Amino acid sequence: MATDRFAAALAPMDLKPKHAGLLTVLQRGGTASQLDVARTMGVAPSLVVSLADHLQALGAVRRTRDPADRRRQVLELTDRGRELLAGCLDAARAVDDGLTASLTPGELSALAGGLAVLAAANGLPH
Amino acid sequence: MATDRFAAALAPMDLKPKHAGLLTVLQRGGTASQLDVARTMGVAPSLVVSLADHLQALGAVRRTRDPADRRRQVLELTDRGRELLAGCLDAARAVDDGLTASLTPGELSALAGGLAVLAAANGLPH
DNA sequence: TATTGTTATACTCTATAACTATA
DNA sequence: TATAGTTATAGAGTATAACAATA
Repeated sequence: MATDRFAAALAPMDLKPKHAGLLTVLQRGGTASQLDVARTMGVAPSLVVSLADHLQALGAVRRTRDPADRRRQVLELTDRGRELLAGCLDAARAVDDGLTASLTPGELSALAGGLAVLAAANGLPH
Repeated sequence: MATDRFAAALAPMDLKPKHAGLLTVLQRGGTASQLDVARTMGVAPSLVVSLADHLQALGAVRRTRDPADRRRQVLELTDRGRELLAGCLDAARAVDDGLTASLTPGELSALAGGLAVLAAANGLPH
């Protein structure tokens, strides 16, 4: 349910959840080659190609050949990419808020705490 | 991650998560027409056909024409279906236990409590 | 020869649409 | 004419395999 609602909230920006994931990786890592991104996201390199194609078409990322190793396409967020990422975060917060509206503040922080422990213990970013 | 691990744990029984879902619906409801099951599971009726085909081939469900309305195929768990469902529950518990091994008992019960509230508030079985 | 990125292809999951039998 | 089930088809999402450029 969370993923479906998140996807629906991103659609007006012409983005899908995986695009938001790629933007997040770039924000955290500064720049990264496409293969780095694929490893970080746990997806096939060929998928990063199409995600990056789309984000580049939207003006959200810059693709630059690494002069030191011309096989590498280095990805970097643009200002527009940072704007879109902010929109993704807003969408995520709205979905979370809607989904958890039934929880008391105490239940919510206990849930968030438990999930953070799970993420850390299972090697996920948190 | 949970879904992937659950699917892997079911594979030796020649089942997928949706099959476990269908078996669970039948256990809870006793018997049900395929259309009932589709509505309960929130999937297309055509998907229930293939799920039921597979479960019937495994001997897990019985399909009987409703004599009162011969359009309806009534689904019912067999003994073998109950055995397989028990195996699914074992698999689910094993995945859950592995995934949450890093939580203290207090964190675990707080997490479970929070998720139960979420499920109830969002119309999911719990 | 190995690696990065790309393209072509295929597979999984599931829905929609068309069809059959029954009501 | 409407409904339950079935079959045929299509679409989304993503992986694998083949290929090109560079190392």
